[in-house]
Amino acid sequence: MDNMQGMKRTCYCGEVLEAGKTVTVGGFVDTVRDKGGIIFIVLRDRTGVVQLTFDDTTDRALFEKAASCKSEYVLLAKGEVRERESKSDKIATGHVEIHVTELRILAKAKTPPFEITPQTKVNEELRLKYRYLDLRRAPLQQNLILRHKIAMCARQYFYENGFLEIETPMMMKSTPEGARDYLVPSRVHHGEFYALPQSPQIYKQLLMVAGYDRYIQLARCFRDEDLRADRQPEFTQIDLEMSFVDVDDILDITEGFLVRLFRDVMGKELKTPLPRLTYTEAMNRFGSDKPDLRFGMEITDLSENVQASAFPVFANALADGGSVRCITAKNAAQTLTRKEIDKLVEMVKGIGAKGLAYIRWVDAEPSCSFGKFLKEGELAAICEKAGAEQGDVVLIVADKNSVTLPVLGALRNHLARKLELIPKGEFNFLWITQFPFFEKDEETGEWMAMHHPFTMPMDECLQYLDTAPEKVFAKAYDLVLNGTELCSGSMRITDYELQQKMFESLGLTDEEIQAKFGFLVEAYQYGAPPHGGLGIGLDRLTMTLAEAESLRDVVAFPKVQNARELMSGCPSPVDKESLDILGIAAIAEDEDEA
RNA sequence: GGCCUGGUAGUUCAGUUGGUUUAGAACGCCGCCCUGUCACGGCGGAGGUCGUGGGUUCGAGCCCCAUCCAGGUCGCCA
Repeated sequence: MDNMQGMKRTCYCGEVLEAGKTVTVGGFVDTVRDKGGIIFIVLRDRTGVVQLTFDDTTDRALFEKAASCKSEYVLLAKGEVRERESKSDKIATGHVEIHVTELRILAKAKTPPFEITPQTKVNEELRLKYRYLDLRRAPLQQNLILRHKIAMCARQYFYENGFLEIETPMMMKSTPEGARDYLVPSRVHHGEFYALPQSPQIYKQLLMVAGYDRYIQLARCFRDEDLRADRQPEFTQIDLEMSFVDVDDILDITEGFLVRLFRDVMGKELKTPLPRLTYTEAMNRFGSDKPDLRFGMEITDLSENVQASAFPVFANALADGGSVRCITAKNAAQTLTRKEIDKLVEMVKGIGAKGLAYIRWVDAEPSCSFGKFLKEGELAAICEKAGAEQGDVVLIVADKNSVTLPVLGALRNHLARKLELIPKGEFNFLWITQFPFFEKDEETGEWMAMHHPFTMPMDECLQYLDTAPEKVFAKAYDLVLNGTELCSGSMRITDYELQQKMFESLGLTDEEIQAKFGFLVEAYQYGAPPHGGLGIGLDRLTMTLAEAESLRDVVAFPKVQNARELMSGCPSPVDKESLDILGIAAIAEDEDEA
């Protein structure tokens, strides 16, 4: 094995573009093509690849050394950059090669468990186990580099706009509401625990009370909940909070960041102001509080058109105060066969609907799953309202609004994928505003806060706090990009008495308030400027901009569905002594179930 | 926790209603050959407790049960 003594890397592989210079590059062996009398080695680093060449003018010992190189060996190679005899237009450095005069093998490598190529079909489980090898692949490197650029752009933009970056604690008081906390035991205080932050929410509000006025942090957050493709147990937020502002100020400065981000990082112009929809409007039109606006297929309310319908499903839904709504899939009649529609029926049943009525208009006359219940002209009226023509499929859900809307929303997303309605390379942002303040727990019938309890109700809704919870909307807003919730924020309550009242209407007793938020409530009695903020999910933002399928593609060392990290295998048991120090009892072998 | 999908050489997959006792292919790997390759090419070779444990059967990669692992999704994510 060689060392680097007397040799220094002068440039990255991807930077070798100009013939005539002598350069030294370092990297991993991508491929070796040994033709017998001439050897080509493709060397890879994070910037790209370059071809090293050894031929009959090469020193014999050096030639033998090149012949001994295998995949993933780490090399340092010095030589003259030459124009190639036969060029390749597939790679950036395809017109040049390095005619090597000095070669160091800095490390040998075992044959990797999978081929390290840009496009791979290899099982993700294996790739995650050898994450450091998977991360050598260009697409992942590009994603992490993109992530870095986004983070850098965020810092620059917010610094320039007067924000201070302030770190908040990673070990904090557990407030057992909402998501489950990760708990951290304490050696000095047996039986007591810190919690890892689900977000820096409370601390950043206290920073406003403390007068720091504009705060930003790239904050790590932790939630002990089940994972999804777009959800990791630890994630990063571009977290900010501002004083002496109202909702519009926060949306404006965030839009400014996005404009800057798109210009500097994506090389695209982003038109502002971004569209804004109220929660109610978004639900009614798209069945989702995070609608994907890259395609249409909006929801139509058919309730008025089927009021006198003899179809019991419709009649019952309306009688229960629900609605009959539909989406119309244009030109989908060929794709959505009976069999395919049956699959859709199964799908919607899986998410809470009782069924799915449909109109499939293939031939001159539409055929309809509930045709026998229809009166003269009823079908035509429904089709007209739904905007359906020959070749289309209308999918109808009749139920409570809390079922029809989300089900159609899910169906809308599903169909857009299936019918390939989603254009590539488009970024459709929108704000969702005026979220309901409370939501009703279906089981208990109690009103629960939809957001954290510090969220400010809209000024004109304050009068309904005691009398009509359903009429109270919050100064809360989400930023949605291509159907992904990117960020969430709100104005905070700064008035002590109002805060007290909010806690009460959420059913918290004085003792509970004191135990959970006593320090915060007290802080607000010492004078707090109006303030609000939001947190932008850096992982999700990167994922969407990279057009990646999963957060795992934009996180260096992600966790899998059961929150395990496959490379190190954590979490892992610790020995009894470690537990004793922390005052924690070991779980008995047969107590796993408990 | 529920539901769905998957698990066969190092990797990606094929494997017929259960039926040649040597479970195939491609890529990768190993050896030899090749002076312009770039998905290099040619010749040869090694490599498998078919996720694991039971069961049914004369016979199981294939059927049944359990279990583990991974993915998706619902619950959950104030």
